Amino acid sequence: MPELPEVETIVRELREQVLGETILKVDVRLDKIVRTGARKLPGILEGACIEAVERRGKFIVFSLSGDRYLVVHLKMTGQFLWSLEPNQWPRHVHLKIRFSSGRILLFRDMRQFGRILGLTGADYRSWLVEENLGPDPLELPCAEWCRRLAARRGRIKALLLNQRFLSGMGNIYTDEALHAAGIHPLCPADRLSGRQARRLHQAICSILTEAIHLRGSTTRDYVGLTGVGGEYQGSHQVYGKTGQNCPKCGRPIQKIVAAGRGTHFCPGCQPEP
DNA sequence: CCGGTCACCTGAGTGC
DNA sequence: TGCACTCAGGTGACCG
Repeated sequence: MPELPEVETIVRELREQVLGETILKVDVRLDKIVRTGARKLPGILEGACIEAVERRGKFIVFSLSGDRYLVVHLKMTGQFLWSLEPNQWPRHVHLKIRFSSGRILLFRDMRQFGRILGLTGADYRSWLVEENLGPDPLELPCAEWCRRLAARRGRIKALLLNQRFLSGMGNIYTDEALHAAGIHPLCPADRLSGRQARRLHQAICSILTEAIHLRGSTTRDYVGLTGVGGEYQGSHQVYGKTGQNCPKCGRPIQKIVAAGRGTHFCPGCQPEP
């Protein structure tokens, strides 16, 4: 479910609540979600103190004392929540972490696509190298963005979704950014003019910033740590608006498949490449 | 390097 | 009501 703004929101909420907590007990209820081995996870995490929580693209990274790391990818439907009353848990809770304060953090994931890794320092650093994540869009200077873009021949939508090119963008914000910049999703990256490339950079940054401000988009099941959804869906111009009139030019929003994903765009504002 | 398809899962919505 | 079918915020493997 979550893209950069939703993951950023969750990370900020986690940071407020779990920094300084010591992990006492880890209980894995669905082994396959732990990519580094469900059996080994408690040994890596238990006894460690949470020193930092950060976002790397769409990954959540908990840095723990003793050079240990808990890495989580929420994929489509992963979420964190605080334990409710005992025996009142929702369905699909796959991991339970009990802290020294007595609170219990749950990881829940209806579709079971989410992934969890427990790593010691050397393994964490080699994992980072393997992932080879592209730059975070909010930390990428426009000039470097333009250089990276001009070196690619793929279609712009696929490129924006490629986490090794740029980390954090997903289907919603890609469609919104391309619409704001007036660029067709199938346009080859190296055919964008300098002006288009700069407009796209600006659109991505402003849309992501505003979406973070509104705690992300809730269209189905996304909720933050407190169970509250985001508000940015009210600002969507094209995503999920098939057939509705474009707010900019009035023509009906079209939906096609690009990069294997449902793709929304305005044929008036985003002309064929 | 690039694009397309499928696989991984559960559940909501739609249409008959 | 029920059933079949499509689609969903992500990504990785595999193939041409």
